[in-house]
Amino acid sequence: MFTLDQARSFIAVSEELHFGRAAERLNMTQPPLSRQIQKLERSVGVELLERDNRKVSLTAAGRAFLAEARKIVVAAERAPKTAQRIASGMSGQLRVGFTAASGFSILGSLLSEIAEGLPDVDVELQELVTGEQVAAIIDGDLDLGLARPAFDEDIFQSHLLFTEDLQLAVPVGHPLDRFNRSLRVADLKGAPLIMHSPTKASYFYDLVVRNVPVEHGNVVHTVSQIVTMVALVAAGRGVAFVPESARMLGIAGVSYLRLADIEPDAVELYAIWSREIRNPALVRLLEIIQMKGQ
Amino acid sequence: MFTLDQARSFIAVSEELHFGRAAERLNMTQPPLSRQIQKLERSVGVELLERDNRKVSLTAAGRAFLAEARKIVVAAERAPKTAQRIASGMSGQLRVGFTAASGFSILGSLLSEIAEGLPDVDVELQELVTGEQVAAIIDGDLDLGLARPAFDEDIFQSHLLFTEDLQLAVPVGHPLDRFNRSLRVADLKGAPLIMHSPTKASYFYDLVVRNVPVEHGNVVHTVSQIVTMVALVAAGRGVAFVPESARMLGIAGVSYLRLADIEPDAVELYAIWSREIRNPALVRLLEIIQMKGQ
DNA sequence: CGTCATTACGGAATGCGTAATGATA
DNA sequence: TATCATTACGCATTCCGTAATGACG
Repeated sequence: MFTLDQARSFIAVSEELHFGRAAERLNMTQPPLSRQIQKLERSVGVELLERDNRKVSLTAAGRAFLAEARKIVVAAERAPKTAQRIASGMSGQLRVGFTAASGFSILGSLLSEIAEGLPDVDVELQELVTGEQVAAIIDGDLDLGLARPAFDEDIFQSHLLFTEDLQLAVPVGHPLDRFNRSLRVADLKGAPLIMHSPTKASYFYDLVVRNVPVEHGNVVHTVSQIVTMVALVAAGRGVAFVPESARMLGIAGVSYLRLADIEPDAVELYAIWSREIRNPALVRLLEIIQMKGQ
Repeated sequence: MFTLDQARSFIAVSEELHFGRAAERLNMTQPPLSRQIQKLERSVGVELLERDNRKVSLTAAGRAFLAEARKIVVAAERAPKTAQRIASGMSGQLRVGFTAASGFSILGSLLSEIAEGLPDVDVELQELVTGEQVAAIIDGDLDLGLARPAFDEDIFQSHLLFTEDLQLAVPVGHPLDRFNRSLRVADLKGAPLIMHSPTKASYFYDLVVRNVPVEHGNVVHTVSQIVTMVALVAAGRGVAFVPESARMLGIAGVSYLRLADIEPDAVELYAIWSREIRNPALVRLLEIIQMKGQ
């Protein structure tokens, strides 16, 4: 098999059609160049150049080989550059997981920041619940997650991206929607409640239970997705605790009410990633949005 | 710059994810393989493999470089093969010139023979008069010509491909078309004649003059292309001497008449090519249609 | 005889294989 | 301690540059 140096030598000779000038261009003397071309021809098994002892010309096979050799050399010169770009995080791929709810709040601006700061990085998005994101990051199938706490500090690094109020979603015109004073938890007494799944949506479940004295007899549905919840509220099945950004779902017939005695900014969204960062593009992203080391 | 051997080594290690097995596959021992990978990484300027001292894995940059390396190695393996195919004449390009008239006789079957015998050879066709073909072959712009004699024997080799009668084209219903006995040259006396250009169509001009006592006073047009000639005959402008294959032009309103005292097979078409053959595909073609050495 | 490409030859560099070392579970 | 990858070292090969040769106008 021939070498890349031989290919480069052949390209030079083919372009100069003169061993002396080609050698000069390659910063070498004629004899080794001549030998390299001979070796190349021997390894290809074909005469590529016609030496007239006065002038050099390409054979038909030589012309075809020249075109191939150019492609190979160009590819060989490009390969390290793309590797460097990826190693530096300037280009590459970033696999980002997000929960359905976060898709309506922070995801858009995060993608904008990536597009602006890392224009050559491709973002692959996957909608996953927090548990799936955690598993995917551990398996190396995901670089960054937008998820709800809490996370194993030994495995993950995280950064609080966004907080928002936990509000009460009620059907428009519901008695609670017409209160003339600010609403309190106690006012919900007896209202049919659409509740979060304690297993699949444990974060919201725990959050609600911590803030509200839930009467389990009032729970009419158990749901894992915020979107489903709001749809059920719109259908008049009951009321539900959802993050304020659920407004952005744009589902009609639902009012979002603040409760005075629920701690504000109770709903947290974190960016999480593995402590063992393998993707340089992620390093760059963390630098850009200054999440590093937090 | 890295070498193709390093690229191959890297591919093997990337696929095996184990230096020992990769070395075995490459028919070498681990240490030199390890060194080659190190050199590769140094020349690329990036860590391509992550050595865990227990297992080997690819970095993001390594994955990208692997894809590039595969392309390069595949191209490097293919390049000699294509060069060999072209050198052997099995593939490549054949530039064939033909006169307008020959396009209606032998060209089709010649192209069929090329397509059958040399399926990977591309044929580039150019319609050129004999003189242009001769010049193009000398300049190296044409490999084979289908032309009229005579040719410089020092420069060209030639092979008689096809002969046909020189016939008289007359408008349908013309008095000569209604002769009840076989036509002779003398019967043309006084008929308006469409004649070949003595410069641009000297072969036909000389052929006609040699066979027919042309009365120059009867020449109503001087034309260089057979097609033009037949069109003028169809338009009733006169009669003309054309090769029999002009029938294949399919121009309506023209009869083609044999003249008893014109030598049969007077019109010759030759394949011509340079004595200095540079295109291996031409050698193959000459072998196939057994024109070589004639 | 001048121009180029090719062979001849000596020294430097590169690369392999065996052996030794290091690092990790 | 077993498993891999890496460094150490000696030997063979490769490759460059200078010098000599050859071919052709």
